[in-house]
Amino acid sequence: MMNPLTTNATPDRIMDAAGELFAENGFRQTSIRDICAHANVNIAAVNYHFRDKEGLYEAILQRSFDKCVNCYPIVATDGPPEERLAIFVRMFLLRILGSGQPAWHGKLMAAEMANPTAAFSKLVEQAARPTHNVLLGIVRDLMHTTENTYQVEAVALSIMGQCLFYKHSRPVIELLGIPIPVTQSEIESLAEHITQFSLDGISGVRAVVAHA
Amino acid sequence: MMNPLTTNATPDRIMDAAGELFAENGFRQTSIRDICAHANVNIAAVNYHFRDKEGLYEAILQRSFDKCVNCYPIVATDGPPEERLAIFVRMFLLRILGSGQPAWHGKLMAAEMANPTAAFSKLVEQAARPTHNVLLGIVRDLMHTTENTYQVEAVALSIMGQCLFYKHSRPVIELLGIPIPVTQSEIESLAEHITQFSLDGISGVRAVVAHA
Amino acid sequence: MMNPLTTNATPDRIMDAAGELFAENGFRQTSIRDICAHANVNIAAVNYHFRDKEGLYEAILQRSFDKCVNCYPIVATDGPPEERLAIFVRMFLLRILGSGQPAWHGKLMAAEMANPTAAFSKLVEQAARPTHNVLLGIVRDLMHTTENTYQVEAVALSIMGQCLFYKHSRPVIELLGIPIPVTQSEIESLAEHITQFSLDGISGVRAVVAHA
Amino acid sequence: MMNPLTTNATPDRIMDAAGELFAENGFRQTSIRDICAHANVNIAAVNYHFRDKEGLYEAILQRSFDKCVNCYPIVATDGPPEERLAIFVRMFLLRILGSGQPAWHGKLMAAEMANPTAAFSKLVEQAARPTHNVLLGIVRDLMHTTENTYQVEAVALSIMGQCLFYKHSRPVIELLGIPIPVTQSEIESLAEHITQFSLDGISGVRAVVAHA
DNA sequence: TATGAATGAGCCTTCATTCAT
DNA sequence: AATGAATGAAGGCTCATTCAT
Repeated sequence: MMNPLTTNATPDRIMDAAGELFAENGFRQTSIRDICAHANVNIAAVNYHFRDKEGLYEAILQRSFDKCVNCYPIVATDGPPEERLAIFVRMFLLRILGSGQPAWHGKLMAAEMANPTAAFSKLVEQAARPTHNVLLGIVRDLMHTTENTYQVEAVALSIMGQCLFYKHSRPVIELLGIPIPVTQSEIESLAEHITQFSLDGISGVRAVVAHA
Repeated sequence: MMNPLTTNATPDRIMDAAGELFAENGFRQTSIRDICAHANVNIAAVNYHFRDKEGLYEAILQRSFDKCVNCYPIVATDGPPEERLAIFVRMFLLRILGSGQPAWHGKLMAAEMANPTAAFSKLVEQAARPTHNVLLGIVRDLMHTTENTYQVEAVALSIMGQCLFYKHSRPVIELLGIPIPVTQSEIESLAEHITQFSLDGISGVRAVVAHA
Repeated sequence: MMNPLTTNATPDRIMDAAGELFAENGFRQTSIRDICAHANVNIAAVNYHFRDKEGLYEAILQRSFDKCVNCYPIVATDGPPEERLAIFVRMFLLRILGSGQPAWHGKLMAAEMANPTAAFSKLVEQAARPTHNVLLGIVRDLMHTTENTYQVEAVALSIMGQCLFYKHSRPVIELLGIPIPVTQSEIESLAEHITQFSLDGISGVRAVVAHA
Repeated sequence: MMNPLTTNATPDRIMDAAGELFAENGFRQTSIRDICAHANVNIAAVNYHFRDKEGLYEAILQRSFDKCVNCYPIVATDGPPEERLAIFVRMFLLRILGSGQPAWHGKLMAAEMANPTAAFSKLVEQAARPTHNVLLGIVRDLMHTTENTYQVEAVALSIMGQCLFYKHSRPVIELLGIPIPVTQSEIESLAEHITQFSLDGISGVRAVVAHA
């Protein structure tokens, strides 16, 4: 668990241990004592390096976000919107389901989405809004409009919902006996499904709009 | 001190107060003292009536589920699958977004989905699986198949994902400035969108399947 | 130390133990653990009965004051001012040096006078100001004036200073090898000295004032 | 980082900051972290330069005493005792109320007098006893005796009490709305009052003694 | 000489829970 | 059936101090 080549500085060891425990048991359930025991550091180290239990949480959240944003950038690109949607969905799924980040990241995010802390609101602005805006641009192009109409937003949420469902409701999905995609190819299969499903869904909505 | 004619019995008062507080602050964050203070009962009442803080939680979860299941029943029906899907989506959205249940139910469920307790697993079997099976049946009919293929399940999850997104990610959606449907008509508008989007999505997927 | 006839309720046992420890070691130096160990009660009892460590402190201060005020009332009386001063000094010394209250009361008050807490300010209004006003009245009569002139106030403080010195500077006085009055008769001897010294001091000041 | 020409050396900066904080918040209340932050030095500097938090406290106490003793020397002098008393009172008040030393010195001393530390006992021998002996000599001469009788000691304490009251009970005096002398002339006015009051007080006591 | 990361003891407080009434 | 005083474990946090650098 610890890379023998690099000494893994104390703050990093704390963040690694804490992230896992926070995700497993929740913020309150997890005690600083536990974290320090797992990280093999003194109990005062958290307060020294992060000032607070909450400070530690914020640091973990931020680092987690930074990693995933850097790893799977989602930016506005050129090209036909159908292709851009495919890329978007693929990147987004890799970002939230891929192995590029610790396994506990998902649970942490799901918990935050359901019950966001102050620390999270900042991250929404940093990451969620830009991502959402990129998606809105793609959907607008697909629907041949330049405005964020109710339809555009509803479609964007439909797409996001399909993706995030696997992350937020993972425990329930597993309880229902459905396997969660984890490997690169499984995730890409899912991306293809959601892309296709959504492109067709949009074509129907567009038709309705055209009628109206 | 307690008027037996007009006020709820002690256990009900406790459950009402606790449900709200659990949803607002989380299970751990909420103390028995707080609950009893809000319910205007003795501090020992929770342990007396529910054996445990956890026992109280289970009771609340169960009661909440019972209410919503009775209020918006989701059962297999006859008729063309397109129509059955429309009914399903409408009922499901009303169930999770409607005002028929305390406002805090959603947060509670979202938290449970992200991090299920033992109490929740039972409820999944009781409620989530039957609901999922009804949806699978509709999707199978829409896709002209009798088996729960990968496609069928993926489509079902795409539909569920669209619906539950509004519940699970409500705080983030609101942070993005998008209004959450709350009135009956708003919810029905959303149901129409999701139904239409999904029906068109399915038609595309079906076409692809037919090709393969 | 504990009256075997009365069971000494928990809060009283805590206050007795805490008063002693606070006076001995100071507020901060004294830990709730110590207090509870000495009082033979659970560590949570302080928070249960007094909400706070500070709440306990306030309660002790208040009770201590109440006791001494009731025991040695200082009120405006009739009679020749010389006699009234004698009574005042005697009562005041008995109040602060007498055995009517726990031995630690003095240290507590001395510490408060040098570094008053918020709780103390209230007590000053409750007890110190009335006492001071009674003394001012006596001094005014002795000096044949009806106003609180600078001289009147200076004389009043001279009298108070002589009395309180034995309380505030007790440790230093003892370090100098001078015995502190403790018995009733010792205290009354001191009261006679201070009364006589002050009456003569006043006569001189009055003479000066008359000249001016 | 540190200009050796204009700024105090590290130990001095620490003592200055610590003295103020100790007086303001008390010894325990003040943390080494706070002191070092105010003194702009490393957190380990206190332990490095003074071995201990307590070592720092002793150093501050000693330095403070040295300064005040050098500034307002109190030594046995020649001349009529009435005049010597006037000088004594004036010097003593300037010593404890004057601006020749940091404002926090008074609080520190008052706290020590109420609850002396080991460090303080030494200072009593160094400073308090000589001062007291000088005063005893003056009072003996005023009372025409060569022995430290009970009366002599009582009178000496009466004089000291009047002076120290302004220092020890300063917060209470201020709470009562009475201004504390601070300027040179205010202090000298007070000195005149105490001197006059005490001289007249002594004359009465002497008369009583002569009678007995 | 001086630093600052790291330590571990101890602080006050809150918690769910129990038990005599 | 219901109370509330009392319990003891555990919580987050701050502290003075040390030690490798």
